[in-house]
Amino acid sequence: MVETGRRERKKQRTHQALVNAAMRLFERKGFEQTLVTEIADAADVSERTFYLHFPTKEDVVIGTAQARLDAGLRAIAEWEPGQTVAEVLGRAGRLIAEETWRSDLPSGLAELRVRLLATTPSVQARLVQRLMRTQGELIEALHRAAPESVRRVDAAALVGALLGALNAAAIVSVEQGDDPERIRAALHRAIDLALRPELVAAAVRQEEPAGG
Amino acid sequence: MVETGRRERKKQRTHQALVNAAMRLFERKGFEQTLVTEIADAADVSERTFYLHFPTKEDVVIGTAQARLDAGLRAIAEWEPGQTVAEVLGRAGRLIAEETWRSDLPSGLAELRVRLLATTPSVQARLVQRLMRTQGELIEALHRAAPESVRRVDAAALVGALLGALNAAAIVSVEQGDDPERIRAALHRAIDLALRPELVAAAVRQEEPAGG
DNA sequence: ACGATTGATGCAGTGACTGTAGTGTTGTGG
DNA sequence: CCACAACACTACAGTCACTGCATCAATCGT
Repeated sequence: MVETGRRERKKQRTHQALVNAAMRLFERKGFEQTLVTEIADAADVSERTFYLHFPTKEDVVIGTAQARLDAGLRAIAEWEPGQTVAEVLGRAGRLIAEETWRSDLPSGLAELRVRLLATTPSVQARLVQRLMRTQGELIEALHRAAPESVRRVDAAALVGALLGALNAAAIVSVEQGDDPERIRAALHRAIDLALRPELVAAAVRQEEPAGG
Repeated sequence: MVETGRRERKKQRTHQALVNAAMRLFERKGFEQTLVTEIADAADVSERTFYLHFPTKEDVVIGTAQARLDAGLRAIAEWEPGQTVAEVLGRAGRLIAEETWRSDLPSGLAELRVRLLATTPSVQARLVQRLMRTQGELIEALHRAAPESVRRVDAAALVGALLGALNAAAIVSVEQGDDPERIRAALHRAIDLALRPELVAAAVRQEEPAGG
């Protein structure tokens, strides 16, 4: 798994050069205004080479976000007897949130990356497109873990709710300009609300108009 | 709003011709294999005219799906004092589900349309991209209706959970080949699970291994 | 040393989508 | 009834993301 040859190192360097060049350009000119040709030029490789490293322009921004979700898969695969669905999904959600935390926020590119993710429609669309595959796997895993008590559509609703809540909360939190710690809190809060909305749902009512 | 002139009628006819031509081609050759030029040719208009009626090829499939979600907006705007968040969101969700039911399923194109929506990645991505806008509006509406008790990130988590659950359940149900009545049931079930997951979460555990 | 991989390249496409200038039909005010 | 404005539609040239293919050259296994 750890390729140590010179060939591999060169490849990694090219990859990193493309990421760096792309992000700098995205920051300076915006995502849509940046042409793939310009990214390749700035990284001093051919445009064709760009597509050896990334299937689409959007994937440069998405980066390793996909990998995080695979962590969630493992959580469900390790469902231990006696745990409720909420417990298992909660664990999966927290793994995803923490992994996002660890890999995205500390690095220098994190802020720009998250901002682009939250604000560029085509990047969002691409991320969701990839998310769909993982979501499907999560649903299957949950359903397979307890085929009799959790029907497939139920699994879909639960997993969809969890990921939908995480996604929406992350976007809103980022758009508000929250600092990393608040984003993290928002993600965990979203998990709680998605899996135990009675926390709010039962308690909160709209205030009676206070006459004025 | 009801334009009755001859000009307007011609326009509608062109629009319908494009939809019909497109759907027939999508069915015969598949979405990706169908060129916009072919759609335009089949409808006997120029390719440029196609883009006067649809911003993207994907939007032909999406059709009026967007309009349904606006019904949900109204439900939240009409939040009456004393109702819980769950009640309001539940009403919104049921409106969306019923509207989907009414506008999509009875028509002849419905089945193909839903199948394309559930199975074509680029169409999915485009739908979600549009959904994001409506989701943002729903979040704002919910937050504005009770700014003190429902913070923006909470509203995001709740709305995200609801739409995520509806989306995932719809896809899985369609992929299973469910008939319309089952899809409808899946949507309502998804609403219940998204807003009151304790229905399942508290009760369902993975069965203790039955000694094998 | 030598042949097999394989990362990078050049080039010629394809296909979705846009800008622009123009044409003909339809609605409208005098 | 006749300008005149509005607008659906058209023709055409262009942009840009992305792909297929043949080729080169550096690296790797033997």
